[in-house]
Amino acid sequence: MPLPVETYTIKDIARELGISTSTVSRALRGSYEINPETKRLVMECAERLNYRPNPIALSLKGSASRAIGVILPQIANYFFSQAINGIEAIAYNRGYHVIIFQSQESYEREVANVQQSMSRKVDGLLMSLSSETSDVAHLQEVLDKNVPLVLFDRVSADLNVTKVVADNFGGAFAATEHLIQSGRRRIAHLTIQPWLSITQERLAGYRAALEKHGLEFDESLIRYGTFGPDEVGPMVDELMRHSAPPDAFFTASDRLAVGCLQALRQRNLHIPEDVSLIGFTNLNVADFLAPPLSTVVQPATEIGQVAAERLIDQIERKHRALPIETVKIPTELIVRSSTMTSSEVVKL
Amino acid sequence: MPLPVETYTIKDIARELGISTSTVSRALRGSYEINPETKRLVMECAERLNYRPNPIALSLKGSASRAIGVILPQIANYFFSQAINGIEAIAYNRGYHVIIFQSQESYEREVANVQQSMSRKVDGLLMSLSSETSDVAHLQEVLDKNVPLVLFDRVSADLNVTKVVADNFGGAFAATEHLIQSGRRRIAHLTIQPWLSITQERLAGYRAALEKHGLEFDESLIRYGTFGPDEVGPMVDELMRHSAPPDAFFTASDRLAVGCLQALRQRNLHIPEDVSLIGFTNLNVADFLAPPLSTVVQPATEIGQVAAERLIDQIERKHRALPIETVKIPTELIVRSSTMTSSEVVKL
DNA sequence: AACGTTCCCGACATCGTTTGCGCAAATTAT
DNA sequence: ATAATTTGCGCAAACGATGTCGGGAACGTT
Repeated sequence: MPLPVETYTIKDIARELGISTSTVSRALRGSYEINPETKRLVMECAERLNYRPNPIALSLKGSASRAIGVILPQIANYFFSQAINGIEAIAYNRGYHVIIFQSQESYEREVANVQQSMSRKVDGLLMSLSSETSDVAHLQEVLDKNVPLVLFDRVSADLNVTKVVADNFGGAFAATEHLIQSGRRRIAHLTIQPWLSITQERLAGYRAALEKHGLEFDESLIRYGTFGPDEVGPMVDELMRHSAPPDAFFTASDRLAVGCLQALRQRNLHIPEDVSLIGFTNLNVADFLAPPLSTVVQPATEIGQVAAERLIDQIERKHRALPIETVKIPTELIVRSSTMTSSEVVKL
Repeated sequence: MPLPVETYTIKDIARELGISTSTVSRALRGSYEINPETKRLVMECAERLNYRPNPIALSLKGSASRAIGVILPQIANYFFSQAINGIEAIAYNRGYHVIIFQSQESYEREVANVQQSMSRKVDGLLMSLSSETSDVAHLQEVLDKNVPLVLFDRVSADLNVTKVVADNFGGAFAATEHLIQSGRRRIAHLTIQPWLSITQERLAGYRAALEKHGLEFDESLIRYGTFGPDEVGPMVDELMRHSAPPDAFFTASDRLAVGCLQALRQRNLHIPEDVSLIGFTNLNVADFLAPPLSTVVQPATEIGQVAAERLIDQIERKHRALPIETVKIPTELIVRSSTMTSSEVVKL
């Protein structure tokens, strides 16, 4: 069954049948004011010609494109690629196409992506902010155009929209408390840009756990940054030169967890004998690392699914405004060898 | 600097300046038949209104969209996400937007993605075939429409287009030879769908290495499939029950490598004492696994870059046909602990 | 003074589709 | 039988931009 090469338009059908394009258009969308017999003819002809409406023309007319745009920092990241899978699953089910853009953590490219998706007339936008983004005027613009917008993971407090996030506070609290309960007292926290909501929430969870257990919050154990491959090592050195060096590392991302693991090993710091290590990560190989890495798992797929559901709900019920809320998805603490106590290590 | 909410059109500029839309259009594209002074006025007004041409309207007119479509099996895969980064880097440099679609290894969805990108009027298409794809009529259609197409990684022999692939034969040959030279004799090969070009090339490389070293090719050591998380274990069991069980595993993908590692550990088979393990993978954490995993690294980023370059070359020199060729990018064998010889293990 | 050029610019059609309006024929109501 | 509806369909405008014409004004040429 060879696919036809030509692309037929509504005009071709009209010419073929000797009727007007308006009639064809209406017949195709099942308008009540078209003779059933005519409808049948049109349908049959469209089928025969393998007619497909031109979405570009539809978009020009301003109607729905049944496509949603997804803009996120980077795809080469387990959290985000799993989130995309969640998004696609829902979107596909509900008859939407997904168009993915990467901001590459650049504000400039994020703005360009927003413009691009607006002008390509997506029906709604799903976004996770780049780490450079602090001004959200480009998103306010989206809202002003009445295009539904849902933020996930990296969200902004300045925007009154539906947001879907992991329970960052709870996850950070659990991780920190676990480290404390396994005997650690000087817990370093390696995290990303301080202005991001997830950073603040995780820091708050970390701090709350310290306070609950009567430990001092020491700003000098916190490090912010966009850690490239070669930046983690120097930072670890710096921390270990501290007069009271850390006995545990709590990292805020996939990349940081692996970077930290690598840096610690290169420096001959044994995990967990010398220092504990726990990450906020979605690495599916965490269990196979040496040592197996304790993690706070974010339900990436679920976050994507929920975000997509909320967005499509908004798109389809555009008239009556849906309530705006922030959905918090629970995280899960998985304890592996990288945070064992010294006594547990000895037992092995 | 708040971004303007309104989207202005060429008409708005025309009205503002009291001239016709045609003049505005021509002024904007610098036509020689427009008074420099008028041009200046138009430019200034466009700047002031932050005018952006509507790509939808441009697409309807049939002009270039400066967007390229990328269709690949799945993003949650190191190889593909790195390839995308390579593609984006080049595309961005040369002024193109990238629109990503996932086929999720489904033929049906691949066809839908192709149609979607055609009707969204991308200037060219970059593809890696889904594992279900054997019929390529939908791509022939793309070619017939004169839309430039470049295939990468998962390519089809039935299509006369530019292809960019890793040196799969060479990589598989090197991996297999390395296993043989480290004393292995019964090398199992876990690979993906047999009809894919990459599968065949890797199998051929494997086979050639066996022959070179006078080892028998044993079909019963080969396993094909789309291995889900729970399928690798049973397959390993089956192989190990063999009258002459394998002493090494050579896997053809990221997922297989990790799945195999997991299965072997669960079965208490020590690597590399009991069996060697080497993967065809792009895992950036391969070095931190237990044991560190020997791999054949495919230059994913480079493959993406080269593919994007070829595609854009084709798009921009559409008139004179560019030569069609298959570009082969070298792979690299990285030897780590998972393929050490027994004597090497003892030394530690 | 009458003609041909050149320079700028506007009217209009076009891409594929939807939609408001109107009009004729067929049907129903009076 | 005539008037009032209903039915079925076509015309034309619109979406935003481009491109083909062609026309008016200001020149220069005989």
